[in-house]
Amino acid sequence: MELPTRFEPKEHEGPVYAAWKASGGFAPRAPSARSRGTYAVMIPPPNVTGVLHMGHALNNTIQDICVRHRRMQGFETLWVPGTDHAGIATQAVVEKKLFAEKKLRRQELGREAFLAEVWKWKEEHGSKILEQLARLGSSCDWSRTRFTLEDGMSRAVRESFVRLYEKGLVYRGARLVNWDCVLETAVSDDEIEMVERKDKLYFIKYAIHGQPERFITVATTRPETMFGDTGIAVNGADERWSDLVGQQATIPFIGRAIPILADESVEAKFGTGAVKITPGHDPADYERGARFKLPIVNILAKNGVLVGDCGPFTGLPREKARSELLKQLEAQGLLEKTQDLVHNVPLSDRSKSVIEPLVSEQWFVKMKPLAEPAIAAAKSGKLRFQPERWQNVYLAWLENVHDWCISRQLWWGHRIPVWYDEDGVPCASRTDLALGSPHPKTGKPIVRQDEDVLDTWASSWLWPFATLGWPDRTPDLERFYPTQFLSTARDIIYLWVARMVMAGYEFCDHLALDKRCPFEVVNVHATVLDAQGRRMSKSLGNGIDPLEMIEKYGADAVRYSLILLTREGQDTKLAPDRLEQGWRFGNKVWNATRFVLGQMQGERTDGSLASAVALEDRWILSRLERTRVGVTRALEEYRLNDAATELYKFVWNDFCDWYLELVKSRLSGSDPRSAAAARGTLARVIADSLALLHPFTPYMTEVLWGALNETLGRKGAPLLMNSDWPDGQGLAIDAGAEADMGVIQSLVGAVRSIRALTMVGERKPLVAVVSAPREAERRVLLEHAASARALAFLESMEVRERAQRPASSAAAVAGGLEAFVQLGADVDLEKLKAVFKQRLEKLAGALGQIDGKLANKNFVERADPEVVAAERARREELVLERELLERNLAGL
RNA sequence: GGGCGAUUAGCUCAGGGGCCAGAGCGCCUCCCUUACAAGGAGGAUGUCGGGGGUUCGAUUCCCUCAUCGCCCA
Repeated sequence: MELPTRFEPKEHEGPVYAAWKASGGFAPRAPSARSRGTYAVMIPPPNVTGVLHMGHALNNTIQDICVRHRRMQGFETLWVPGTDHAGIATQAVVEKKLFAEKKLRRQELGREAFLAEVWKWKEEHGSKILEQLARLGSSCDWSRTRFTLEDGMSRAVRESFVRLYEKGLVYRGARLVNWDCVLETAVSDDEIEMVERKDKLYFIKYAIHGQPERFITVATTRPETMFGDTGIAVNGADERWSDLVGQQATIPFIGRAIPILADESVEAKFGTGAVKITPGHDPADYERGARFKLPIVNILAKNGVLVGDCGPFTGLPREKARSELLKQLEAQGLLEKTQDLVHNVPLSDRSKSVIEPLVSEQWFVKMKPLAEPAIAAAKSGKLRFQPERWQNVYLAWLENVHDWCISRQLWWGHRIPVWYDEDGVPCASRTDLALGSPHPKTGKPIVRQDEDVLDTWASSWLWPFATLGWPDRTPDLERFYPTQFLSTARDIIYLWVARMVMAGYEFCDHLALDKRCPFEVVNVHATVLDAQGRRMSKSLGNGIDPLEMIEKYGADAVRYSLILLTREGQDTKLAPDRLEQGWRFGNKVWNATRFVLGQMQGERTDGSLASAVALEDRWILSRLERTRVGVTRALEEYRLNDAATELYKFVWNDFCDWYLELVKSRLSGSDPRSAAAARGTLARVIADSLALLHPFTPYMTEVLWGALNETLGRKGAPLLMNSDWPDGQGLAIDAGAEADMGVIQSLVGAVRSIRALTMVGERKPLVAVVSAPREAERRVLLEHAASARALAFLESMEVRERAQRPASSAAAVAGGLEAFVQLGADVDLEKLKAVFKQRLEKLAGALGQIDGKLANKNFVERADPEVVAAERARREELVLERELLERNLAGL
């Protein structure tokens, strides 16, 4: 099979992916005697409205590498894909579209018709991101694709809700919640973002009741909430205000009287030392108000408009109300002053509008009891984070967890399975209760279902087992739960990961407690930043589109580059051109294989290593074995970057730079046995390398694997994806071969250095005399003279125990070897000398260090004897090298 | 305020109690050698952020400071 000189990803990616899919390899293989067990991974379901970004690309590359590796190792692997319904985001997208196209608001359409529109949108656009994941090469089992709002998941959600309800772990009540005035829904604590803002602190005078000339000045950043004030607090020890404690102040414009209270928690240093208490619109004030049993006054409608008794400002939106209020306060002399202030403002993740704390009736999950087993799981090591430090973040959240507000005032989502009778008595039910049917407890007719839907996370926290069929005890659930590996971004450690662990312990009660943790290892991957180190974001427009990169470089290059660039969990700055590294590497592998296959045309090998006795054969096989062991271990320990780096070095530096070059003369030489041995070795090294690389660069290795099999005449060989991970059969680490090869490499390096420094030309045949005073090195050079000659382009090479530098020759020193290369008389040796001088300087420094150590009694007596011996040996080496360098420098 | 991370070559990053401190990109010199010019050969470049400490020995471990970033309150 003839391969073109370059790999064209676009030509191959589609067909190769189709072949994988057709092979059935994405689905878990059937259990068998050879099986090493199951290996299951649940994809973090991307948002249905999402498009693939670099974070997804990295995360899914990581998962795919792990899954492909385990699959080749013989595990029954399952990678479940899917999407989440992203309540707020999806509803917003469709609302926007409806308005743009038909000028329709959802309220005008009605709930059912609107939901039909959202489903239509989902059917049309909802699989986009999954298709993008496939382009990356993800080997998910698409037949098991799940969606958090589909029937099966919905049943799981309802089951989980009813169970919690029955256990009293879910409750309804009026509480201060985070209110999004734009989307008009409550959001949980974890869906708000604190953003630092430059703002103003306003100092506002409240008149003291009954003392016309007296005022108390409070400092606030949110003056418009004053109409909800139900008290003013000062520190009791603060002399400025102590005489006012117990008195009443009146709210400007509306004149409502509120008490002035002493509260130790007030910081006298902040503002004027007096703060307003607005329990209905501030979490700290909510607590404070509760302590003093102050009433709660709500002054905000769901859309952020001021309502109730807000004087002339009633009916104004909150921003407008603030500016108008300030104007009028100033006019009346009640605005004492303003001050610049930098503080954190809560913004809604979704709408980016300022969150208003607001008391409203919502459903909550009691988190403390659920958190306990999740905390224990991490502490006992049942659940492992990688890198470990993320465990602290997980624990910190769980140990300080607040009840979770799970109701949302939206339409797109799981409708809360609660029905009310005419008295408003609720009933949670696994099956729908018909209107008019009797309430199971009260017997009175059911009059309505709860209008709200559940937070999206209230479905995705069930993901690891609901995707497998829970609450039914399906074969998949029995077989694959708990899963082995979860890879995710750090920003959803508590939003999602912690909740999944809680849910696993709470809901998988068909299993013993120690079998419920949903995964063994949680990998928290790197954040991909832009070249300046900023987060990639839509608003900054600094994102790098992975699909564009796949277009340009191919999926393999994107995958391999990302892994080479990201050390586990360490953020990485990415510029588009950095993806070239993986692309270059792919080209190298492609062409190396192309060369090997070219050698096999008509000269097939059986791939046998029986005759592979040449030094370079033994050496490359030893290096291959080391690499195989190292890469396998690194992958098993989820050190993907180490594995990728080790493969890079092996393929490029060992195989391409040395082995291929060494073997060329044998392949075209006159000894057919030697050529056959070379071909056998090449076939083996290439086959194993492709297999080891496959998880990283699946497309290209699959194509090359096919070409290799065709060349070798192996019809019907399985796809590489479904082949076995290299087992090292027939390979061994050969320290002797590695050491001997090192001698050849340093001699070749020495001669090449002379050539470059004296500008004598790379391929001009030269005559060399090598002085090798040590027997071991001399033996290697004598035995393998041909190899050294070939790579150094030497016409002849004479090896002696001691040799004098022949006239008009240059010298190179490599360890204990001296190589004298005969040159013409007019060659410029200045550069050579300069290098000698520099090396001598460095040697002097190194020797100084070593001598210092060896002269130190404490070192000799207390350091590990092996270290001392090694230092002595190194000293000898350096002394010898210095001697040779000095002698040659003087002689040149 | 608390926690975490980073600080190593011009850039992006590895490394790790003793290997003259490494890679990729960039730079300099040379080479279109039939696997690959998306390549090859050779070369230059570092007070390993500052200051203390532990140790025979610190770039590596500990403390502290500085700068930058992230998270939590």
